[in-house]
Amino acid sequence: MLDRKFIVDQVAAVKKNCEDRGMSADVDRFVELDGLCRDKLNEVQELNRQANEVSKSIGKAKDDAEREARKEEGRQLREAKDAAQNEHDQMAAELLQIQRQIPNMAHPDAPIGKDDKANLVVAYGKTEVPKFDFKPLDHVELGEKLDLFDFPAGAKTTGQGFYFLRNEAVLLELALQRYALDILMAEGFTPTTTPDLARNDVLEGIGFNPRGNETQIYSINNTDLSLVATAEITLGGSLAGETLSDEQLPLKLCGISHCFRTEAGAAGRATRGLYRVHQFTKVEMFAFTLPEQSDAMLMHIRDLECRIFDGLGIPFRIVDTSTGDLGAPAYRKFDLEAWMPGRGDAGEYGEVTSTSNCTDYQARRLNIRYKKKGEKGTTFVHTLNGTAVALSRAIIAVMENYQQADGSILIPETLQPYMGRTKIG
RNA sequence: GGAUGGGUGGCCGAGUGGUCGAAGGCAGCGGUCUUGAAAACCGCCGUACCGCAAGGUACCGGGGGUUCGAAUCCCUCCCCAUCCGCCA
Repeated sequence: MLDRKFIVDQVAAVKKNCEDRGMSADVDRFVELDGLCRDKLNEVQELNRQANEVSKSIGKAKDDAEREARKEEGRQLREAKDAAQNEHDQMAAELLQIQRQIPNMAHPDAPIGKDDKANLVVAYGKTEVPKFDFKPLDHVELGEKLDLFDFPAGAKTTGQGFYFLRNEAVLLELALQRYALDILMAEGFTPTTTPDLARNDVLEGIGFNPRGNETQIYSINNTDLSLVATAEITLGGSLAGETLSDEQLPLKLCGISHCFRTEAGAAGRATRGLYRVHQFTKVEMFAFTLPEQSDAMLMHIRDLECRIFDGLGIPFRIVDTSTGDLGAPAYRKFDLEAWMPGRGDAGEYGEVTSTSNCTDYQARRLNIRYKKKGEKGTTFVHTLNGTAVALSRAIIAVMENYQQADGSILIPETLQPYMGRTKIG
């Protein structure tokens, strides 16, 4: 969420930003209530001060009569304070509710537009889109021929949108993970495996909403836990409530987790095969930085995503996400879209990674701060996240781009050492 | 699941009704000394909020209660650790 003072000081900018992002929040009400709430806080504090004074004077009372009189005075002051406090708390709760609905400010260079049609292609990867002298298959058909997936079994045991990987698809998934991990470790990311469940308040701190009809989140009955939609949730939450030293930053982590998404409302939208599934595995990057480091860190993470896909020899483009398509916590977001020859009539780009600079939006909700050596006070850190490899979609990209006329699939050179073979089929 | 022990400032750790925002230590900052550094010694040193400031208010896991007054007493919830049982 945004800083209270910032909202009040920059009402016009905050409202414009809500509009650009197609989100609604009652900013005017927030500003009005903020003033009232502050006045009430002052009243509470004044009553408290008086009550404290009375309390202190009781020990010094010269006789019982005066002591009793002072006690009574104290009682009344506390009562008045409690009443004022209640009013204040009510206003504060409403304020927080509005404050949480206000999205992060967007980067001034982020394209303005109401949905993904306004996204801007800003660059392409090193690999050319492949030209086939045969009709390329999609990953579902390839997988069927090579016995790499079992969708019916996934549907039977669990439901539509679940799947089994089989044979070389398993090796490919593991190889991709290890390939990405090696690149990230060399760049100073601490490799971690993370819980696949997280507390709901952590989900909310990161910006997910675990409840409601529209939720993308599976929750565990009779607990306050949900299945994570990404390791971003647990990696970001891992430092909730902590105050770091500025010397620790930037802090770079990568985490491997399963990701669970209900995909509510997404039925029928490009759902074939592995593209949109309810469970997949992902290697995620996460960084905690000083405010002045986050712009550069976003580019660093973006570069790593490019390196990973360039290294795989997969064609892709980079998209600068428009304001209307940014999630509430994101200040700026870049997606990598890989070329998928089997998609659509003659191939299409499909999103494979996404990296966001969330500035201090998540940190403020999760209360993650840093302290500068020798300086007074604390400041919220900036948080960033980015996909290293979403395995389900990376598998699609590898299979479809590396398919051969005979239906076999070559393994990208960089993966061969991890895979222990050069082709499938 | 059972049994115990715990949750206090950046960290460790005292503190069982007022004079406690909290001893002591570590870390940090400033200084003395030193050619410089280390050591030693002296001083400063929690966070958030309100306020131009002076200053004030709150915070000792969360919530509630007792009291004029709670880190301290009571209730309740949460979390953590260790051991036992079960188990990959």
